[in-house]
Amino acid sequence: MSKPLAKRPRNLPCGRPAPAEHDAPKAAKLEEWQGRLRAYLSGKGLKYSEQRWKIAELILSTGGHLDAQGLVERVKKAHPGIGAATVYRSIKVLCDARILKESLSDSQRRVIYELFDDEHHDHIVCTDCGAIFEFHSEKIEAAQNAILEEQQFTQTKHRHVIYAKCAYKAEKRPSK
Amino acid sequence: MSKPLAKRPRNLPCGRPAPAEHDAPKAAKLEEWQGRLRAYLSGKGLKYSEQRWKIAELILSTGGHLDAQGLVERVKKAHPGIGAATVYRSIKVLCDARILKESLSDSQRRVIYELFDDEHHDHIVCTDCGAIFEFHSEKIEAAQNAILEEQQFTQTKHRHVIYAKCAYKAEKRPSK
DNA sequence: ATGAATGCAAAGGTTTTGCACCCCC
DNA sequence: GGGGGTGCAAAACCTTTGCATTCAT
Repeated sequence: MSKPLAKRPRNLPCGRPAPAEHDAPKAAKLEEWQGRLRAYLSGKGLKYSEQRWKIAELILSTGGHLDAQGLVERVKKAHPGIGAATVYRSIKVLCDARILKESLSDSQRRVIYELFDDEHHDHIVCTDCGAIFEFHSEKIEAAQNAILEEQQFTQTKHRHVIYAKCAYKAEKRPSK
Repeated sequence: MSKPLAKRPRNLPCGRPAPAEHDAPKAAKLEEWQGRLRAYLSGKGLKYSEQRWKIAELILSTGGHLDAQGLVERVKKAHPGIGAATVYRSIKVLCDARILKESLSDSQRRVIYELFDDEHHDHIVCTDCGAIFEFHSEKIEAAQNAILEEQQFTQTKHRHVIYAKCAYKAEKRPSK
């Protein structure tokens, strides 16, 4: 019915604000992504740059699920030379290059970006710890399509986010 | 399967940025809402004010589906004396009073508010004209719940937005 | 009267933009 | 060499906050 959720972050005391690291970055995959970036850029008459790749690499290494601001901070930490403006500009390029994609709005009302992958999935966000899980349901997709067809809409995309509490109960939220 | 969509805005040349007016404000209903507001306020030891009601009235008259900024602008136009801060503060009060509710993030990444109603529904946003339609599908709700149960999540709420083009084809988008 | 609400303006936070300089193709 | 890219700082935006004043109860 639904494909298994992404692995839950282990050892995550429910209460941490920004978990949801995916699998480790496969070194092999990295070249593939870099190739994709280079191809996109040259195809568009744009230029490859160290910065763009470093930013992409950082995103890839976290597995996605970052907001722009979070990315700016990580970049600043890892590569102090790179400015915030470049990060914002790169996000757009990486989205166009289909390396990143806009994903969901978190409860803090920010857009979250994640790795582009061709498989579609939706999200469950834990309202206790902020962890982001993925789900996919053919049943839901089918029902959606039926509605759209019935109403003569042409779907372009959708965003389906469920806010829920995960079973591993929050012991206590950090007082803030 | 799905309840009929809200009526489509009539005479809407697909291409206008901010349509989605609901049904006309029923004069009768207005009093009911005002009553609800007064009840909520006095119940909380808060005070009724002209401004709060004027803002609520404006929202009611549009049928919802407004973002904060849009509301500020409308208020400024209709009641130049009311400041933006008051609008923002009122939005919170009106949400607490269950007159308004936070609804969906539009493509411009802002939170949209709509009238509070007890029936749950989700949204279809036309990517051509920006019109917002509503839908509800028991099938989807059921599938959602099944997934959550299977994965031991406790749902709190969800946000399901489909971006699509409505059948009434855009003749032409305003050039910018 | 008295605590709450308002308006204004200032502060905050995030994202975009202008511009001089730099670098990839 | 040239057009795109980058960094920095300023500008834009949206939202929140502080404070003196006004208002509802």
